Amino acid sequence: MPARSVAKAALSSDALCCDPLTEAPLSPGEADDLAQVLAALADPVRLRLLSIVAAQGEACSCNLEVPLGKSQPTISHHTRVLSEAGLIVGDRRGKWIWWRIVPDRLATLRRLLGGR
Amino acid sequence: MPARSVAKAALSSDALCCDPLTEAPLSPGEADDLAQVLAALADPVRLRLLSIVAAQGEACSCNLEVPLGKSQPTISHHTRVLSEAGLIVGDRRGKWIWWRIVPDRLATLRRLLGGR
DNA sequence: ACTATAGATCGACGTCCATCGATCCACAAG
DNA sequence: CTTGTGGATCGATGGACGTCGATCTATAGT
Repeated sequence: MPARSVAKAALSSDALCCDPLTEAPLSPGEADDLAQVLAALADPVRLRLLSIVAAQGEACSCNLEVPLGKSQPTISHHTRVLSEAGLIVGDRRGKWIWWRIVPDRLATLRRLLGGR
Repeated sequence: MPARSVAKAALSSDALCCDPLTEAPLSPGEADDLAQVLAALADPVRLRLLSIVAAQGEACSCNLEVPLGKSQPTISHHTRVLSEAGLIVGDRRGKWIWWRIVPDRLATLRRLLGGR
């Protein structure tokens, strides 16, 4: 089985390339892009989802309902938001979709938050 | 003039002390605290406000209305959200309030976003 | 083909939030 | 004390979002 990816990219791939926000004023467009990714992170359920996936390296949607205490449509909604923000990617293997985090995305975020 | 601070702390001062979300699953409480700070950042106007303050080192509320294109009550609302999240602090000097960023807060945020 | 299960989509509901006009409070200069 | 200005608060409004039941699609096994 070829393990097809189900990742979706809603944000233009070349977004989030600007300087850290502590370096120079953000343009409205840059601020919109960054706010969209931060909004994907700014939810307790999605943060816990992300931390579970990261801690396990990989997690299946069906294994997230119980620890997060949310219904299946809600889990599907949150994985969708996170994947559209580029923070996680999913591989369908058989009936299951296995999610893992995108380290580069978090690194980009950390850079934009002003380090260095 | 003694330059009194107008900073407000809405989040308990010892919050955001947990491990990076890539290290271990977040507890619901930790996720709530982190989500609150991220929500403060997840707005285009507040991101631009923050970047302007950071770029200038210090900025007065009255100098933010024009570049941000928002009304005075809206600017006041956004500075309130950011200061309650601990991301900026304000000093009242005379009639004006001068805002500056809190580098430690951004550093904490970067740490929680998984980097080392 | 039939059945069972994982996940996505739809529709609705309730809540939260960004925004702004109007108003009130704080401070400083006459 | 009065006036003018910077900022905070209030109330209303419109839109965005989290949540879930119901339903639809996709895949696997029999």
